[in-house]
Amino acid sequence: MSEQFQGGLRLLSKPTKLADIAALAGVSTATVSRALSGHPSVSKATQARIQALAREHDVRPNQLARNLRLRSTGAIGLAMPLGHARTQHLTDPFFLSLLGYIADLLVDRGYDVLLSRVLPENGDWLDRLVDAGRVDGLLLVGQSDQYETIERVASRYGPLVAWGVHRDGQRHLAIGSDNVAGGRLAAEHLLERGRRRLLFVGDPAPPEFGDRFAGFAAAARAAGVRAEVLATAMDPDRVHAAMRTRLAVGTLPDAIFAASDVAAMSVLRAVSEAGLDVPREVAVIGYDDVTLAAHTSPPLTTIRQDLARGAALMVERLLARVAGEPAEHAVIAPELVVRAST
Amino acid sequence: MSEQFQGGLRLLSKPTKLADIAALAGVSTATVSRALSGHPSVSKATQARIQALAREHDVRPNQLARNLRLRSTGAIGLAMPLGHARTQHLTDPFFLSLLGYIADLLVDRGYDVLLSRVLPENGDWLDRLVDAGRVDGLLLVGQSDQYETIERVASRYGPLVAWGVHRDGQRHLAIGSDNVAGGRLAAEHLLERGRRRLLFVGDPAPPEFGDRFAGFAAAARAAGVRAEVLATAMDPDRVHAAMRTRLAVGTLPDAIFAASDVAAMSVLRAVSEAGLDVPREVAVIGYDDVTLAAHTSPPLTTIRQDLARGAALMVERLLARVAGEPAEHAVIAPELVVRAST
DNA sequence: CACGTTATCGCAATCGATTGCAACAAATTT
DNA sequence: AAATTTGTTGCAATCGATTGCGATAACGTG
Repeated sequence: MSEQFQGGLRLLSKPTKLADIAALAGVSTATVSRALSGHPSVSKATQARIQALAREHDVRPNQLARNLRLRSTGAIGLAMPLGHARTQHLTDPFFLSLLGYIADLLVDRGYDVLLSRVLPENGDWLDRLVDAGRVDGLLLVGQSDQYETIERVASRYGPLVAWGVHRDGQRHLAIGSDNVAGGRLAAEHLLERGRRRLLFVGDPAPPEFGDRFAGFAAAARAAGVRAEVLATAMDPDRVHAAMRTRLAVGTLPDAIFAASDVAAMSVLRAVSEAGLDVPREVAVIGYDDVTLAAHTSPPLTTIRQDLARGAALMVERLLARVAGEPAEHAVIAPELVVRAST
Repeated sequence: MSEQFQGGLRLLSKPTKLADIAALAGVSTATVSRALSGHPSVSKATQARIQALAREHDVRPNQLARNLRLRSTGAIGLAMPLGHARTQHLTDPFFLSLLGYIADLLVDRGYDVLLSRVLPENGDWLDRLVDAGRVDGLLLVGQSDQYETIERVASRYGPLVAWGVHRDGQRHLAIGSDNVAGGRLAAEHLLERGRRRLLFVGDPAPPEFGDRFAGFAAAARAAGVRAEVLATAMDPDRVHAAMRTRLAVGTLPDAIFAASDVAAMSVLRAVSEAGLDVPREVAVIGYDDVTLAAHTSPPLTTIRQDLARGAALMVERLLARVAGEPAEHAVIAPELVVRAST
């Protein structure tokens, strides 16, 4: 480490810490610290000398010690509760993109990002994350089925922001899109195209998807048509299987609203395997507007959630909370993106 | 924080650290530390009492202080150098899946994951990551165009593992798949299907893609046919545009090998837009076998890279290096997955 | 020449947890 | 009853960087 020759300057091993540089330069650790941070009270000459030494030996202040002293970690936790998808890995491009945007923004602002993919096995997971003291704040990418846990922890821990829905009386700060409005957009677009036999495909249990269906069904009802629902788990294989079964029996829908773009891809496949033409015989619309949506065949009409904006809002409000300022929830408006599948 | 009433036990504010619990329990901090870690030298009675107190007040040892004292961080850095894709966000499902697998494995082993998406603006980025002392080891998801930098840093820093190619004489430890073999598999499969007008689509500059094309071309040559190359940047729009242009002129290929599955999706779209049937008129094969590959229409034949295994190898070898043990590079064999697009 | 300024720099406390060693009490042995 | 062992606990140093305050030297001024 940094044992040095009895009073001499010859280090027995590589210098790694500020004290080593201090010994080399013949000054105190305090001076080295100040020199590296550009403190004005250390002379230009020593400042340059010390910085050169530090650079030469690849010595940088240890962040752990620094953060301990400064009582701040410089890191934000980014967690992804996977409650209703225990067996599934994080593969949904929507969440991954959101995660990427968030990571970008945080890094830009000088924060480190501590990633924890969480399988909530007991109600303890969030407390552990919060109390470990490794992060200045916590971002939750999705609420999953952990609404209660999040509510409980949020009541005692401020710097916590989740992506997801906001209900009346909710204590935790959530940023999300208006899924009811999104579902309505989808229905209105299909109705405008003259479609009348509407089918919703997806899992209506999670609140986001439930809202999408609610908006969809409400708009349909307003137009005097009924929206059928094909309930299925959201992983591609299950969606595909459910869709194939559905297409084999009963009257064919002439428009399908998939709860997510990934689900829509499975729908597209099942539909084309059934020999049906998209969009002539069946229109398909997705949700999210992930990057790949523009590159399916045919390109997918979808309801866009502005992830860049969502991520920016999450980061902005979280950092406000970290700084002790108040911050409220926000809703971003969904937007219809028309492509060739409708 | 933890100021307490002059000699009394009434805390003025919430207890947050072990010393606070110590004051509450009327013991020393040392005893609290030992009690929480289940050290045998503290009596069962006090141990239970202290644990109850800590649980009741949501107090857990501060990880920063703990790690500083223990000279280990309990965290692994996970960085994604984006050299030849400066403007692009991390959206490639291949890298994201790899990232997900790695994060899972590390969390399972009790490590935290410190995520840094890096835009290498100067040769300094990797040194900073290494010398900040926040992580016990570093995982690089992709080498991008930073081969030289990685080589340099690896020569002085052991616990560093990258996903990517291994060249003779390479100093840094890399795990990757045999891209030459993968390219060969693709060509052989297409030739077996009777295809003769082979086209490679993608950017042959990055070493992985270059190898894929090399294997592809070699196998074609061995069969007496020539493999054409359509060089293009890898983002979906550029691939789509390049493909559309290519299909408009010259002789049509009867088989297309895309450098990645994501690129293959754009190829599929361009081909179907040109009114060509897949696979009757044009066969399409991708590379990676990302989750979505099974759900394109038609489902994509592809060369599978076993990411779960790749991630496991990366983590295993990194942790060996962290523990000071030697570890060598590894190559995983690609595998042909036949679906409906060929 | 005495005294006040100013520019540099070091001392030592601090952040919070861990742990070797010593201190002490209780229990056991002689 | 004295000596020894066993079982618990506290003291204090340590990890490495930061920073308020005081010390020192160099400088200028009357």
